[in-house]
Amino acid sequence: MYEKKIPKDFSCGISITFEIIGGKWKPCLIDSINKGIRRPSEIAKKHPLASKRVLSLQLKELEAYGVVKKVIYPVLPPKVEYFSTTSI
Amino acid sequence: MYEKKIPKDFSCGISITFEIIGGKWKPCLIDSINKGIRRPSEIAKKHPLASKRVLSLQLKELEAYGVVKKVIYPVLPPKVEYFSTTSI
DNA sequence: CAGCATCCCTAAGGATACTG
DNA sequence: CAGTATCCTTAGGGATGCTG
Repeated sequence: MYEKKIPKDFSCGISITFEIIGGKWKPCLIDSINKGIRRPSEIAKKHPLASKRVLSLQLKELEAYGVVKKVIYPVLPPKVEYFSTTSI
Repeated sequence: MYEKKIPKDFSCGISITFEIIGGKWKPCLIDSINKGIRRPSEIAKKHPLASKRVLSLQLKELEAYGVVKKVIYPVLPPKVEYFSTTSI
């Protein structure tokens, strides 16, 4: 039992917005990146309460939806930067 | 163990918006009420996949934050209507 | 009709350790 | 430094039945 998983309802536009930028840390991540905090270590420092793993996951979702762009520099130690795809 | 519950971060304004209108059905409820679907039974009919209990809970939260106003008519059988507090 | 009480499940999120 | 793997917790949400 309990096999029924009610699908999300996207009949209302706001729900789609929530799908894209909803999540415990996503709004804050968007905000931080917009303010020029680009590197994962800096982002983690700005959100000391969030675990690295979750920040990573949420950044990945933002990237998947095209909200942010991820730039990987082929250097050692690794360097990554996230950029907003939107100019405000 | 696992006593640590990381509190929600409201340092970013969007997070506050999510607190108010976030939730699986809240955006759709706001939309429906705005469109004139006011009575719980009608709302339930419009969202056949959602359970009465959850719709009730989410309406209560919307009411608590002042997003909708609840009007109870002292009649039998009971009659209730929800109104948007915002005119668009 | 509207709402609550009860019970229960799932998935988002959290802790930790490890890799290149 | 950045990311992944593993395991675990918890609160949001779902099913059902009862009340006035």
